[in-house]
Amino acid sequence: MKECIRLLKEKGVKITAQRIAVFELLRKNREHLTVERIFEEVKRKFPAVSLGTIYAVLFVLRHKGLVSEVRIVPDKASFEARTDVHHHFYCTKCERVSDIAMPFCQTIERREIEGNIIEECHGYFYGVCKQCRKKNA
Amino acid sequence: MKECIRLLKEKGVKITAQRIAVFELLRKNREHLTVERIFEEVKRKFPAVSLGTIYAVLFVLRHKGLVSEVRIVPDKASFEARTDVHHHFYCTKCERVSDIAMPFCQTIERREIEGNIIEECHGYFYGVCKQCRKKNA
DNA sequence: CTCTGTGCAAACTCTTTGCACTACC
DNA sequence: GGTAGTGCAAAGAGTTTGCACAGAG
Repeated sequence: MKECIRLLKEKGVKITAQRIAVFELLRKNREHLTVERIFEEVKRKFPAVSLGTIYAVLFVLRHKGLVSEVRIVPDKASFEARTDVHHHFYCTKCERVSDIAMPFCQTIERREIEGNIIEECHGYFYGVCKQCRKKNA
Repeated sequence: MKECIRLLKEKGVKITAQRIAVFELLRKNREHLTVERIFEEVKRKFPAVSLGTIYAVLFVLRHKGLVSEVRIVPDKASFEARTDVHHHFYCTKCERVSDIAMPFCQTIERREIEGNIIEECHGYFYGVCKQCRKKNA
């Protein structure tokens, strides 16, 4: 909580209860939370919060580099507090998203490919996860 | 045209004028075409075609492995006839999408990461392209 | 006190769905 | 001729927008 506020202030984000709630939720949860889920969780603490506010807060946090968006399911945004470069795996059986530790090759680490500057990159992998493989075997 | 029909038949896709039109368009164009753009182009030949049909045709072609979907712009699907593994770069200045030849590292090529089977993977890179860098310099 | 953030509801965009008609095979 | 594809229109989901009120600095 204190840490959250400190980080927000550091980035020049005006402090509000809703912003703290969203940011803290993402920092405490290791998972990737959908907007819907964030909305539900925050509502438990602030029943009057609106979905529009959740989107607004996420927009600010994202643009300040405090959270990042994961769109492995194309039309359903998720967010997470991790901002280091890493990638995602989506299991088409159990529909769970997991992190992939593996980095892209070195070219990417240099933040430049074929003369283009890379500011952001996402690796999305789709398939069947370890657990689901075992079940079917 | 002949080639398109042959490929469609090979995959057991029922031949219709609309399907040929969409598939041929994607095969002739090297670019990634948005659904909207595909709709407009096909309409030039078949003014009565409906957007719903475009989506239906793309669904079939995609599931038969004849075209692939690119969702580098989250809420706007594009399609292309290439089906080999490659990745995409989106320039935030000129909003153009280009192909990235670079493969992921070998782990990916093996089609398996951390015990998970990979059936599909997309690398999406965002930044400023070569051309736009030159302009601003 | 001022200005930005919030809550609410309506609007918007992309995509999917249902149904009657059409046309491949 | 039978079954699957098409056209049309309406519905649906996720997200954005506009405005009046509330609260942070």
